[in-house]
Amino acid sequence: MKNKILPRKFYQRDTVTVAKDLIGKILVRNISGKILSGVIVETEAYSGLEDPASHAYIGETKRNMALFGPVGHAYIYFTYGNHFCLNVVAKKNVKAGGVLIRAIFPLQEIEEMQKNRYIKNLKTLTNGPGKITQALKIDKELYGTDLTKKGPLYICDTKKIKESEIHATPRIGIKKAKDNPWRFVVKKLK
DNA sequence: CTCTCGATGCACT
DNA sequence: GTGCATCGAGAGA
Repeated sequence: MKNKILPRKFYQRDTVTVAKDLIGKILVRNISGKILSGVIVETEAYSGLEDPASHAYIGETKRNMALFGPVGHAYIYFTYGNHFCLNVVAKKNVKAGGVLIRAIFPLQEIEEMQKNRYIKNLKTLTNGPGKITQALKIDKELYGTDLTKKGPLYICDTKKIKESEIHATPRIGIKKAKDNPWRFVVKKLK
């Protein structure tokens, strides 16, 4: 293993900053020894109690309690009847906050991901939050997983991505606070 | 490529 | 009962 796992400190910063810095990092899923991985190419920041679009906005509930817990852990939720979404808890000086991982670019075990998704089209394999969780077999079993330890799910560091490569846009698929440019994507990666 | 729309099940009120 | 941090298929351009 060349790449280092991102330390807890990485997540102990402003949620929006962490969202931007997570672009280009490697998301790793270990399924009983089989390593599925991909580069994170799209994230969104949901900064806790001040953000009306955040799940944490309404206060702590059974569903979102991970967002109020220690940073560097996974917050996974179920939505629209079919889909899980993966977040990383990240915050500083606020009670709750997290980064939604929206898209990755597959690196290892691509065939396994295709099998999990029952499709072959590479373009649509992992380019959405619900698709990532399906391709990597992420579900509520992994709720609260510590992503700073080598386990079933973690995130590795890589070389830095240039600021100019990252594009900030408004977030997608939400009804409130649509205008905050807290979605980050890599301009192109191919 | 774009847009629209139904499926789907769980948490919350 | 309501609403959702979505996806995929299908129609049109």
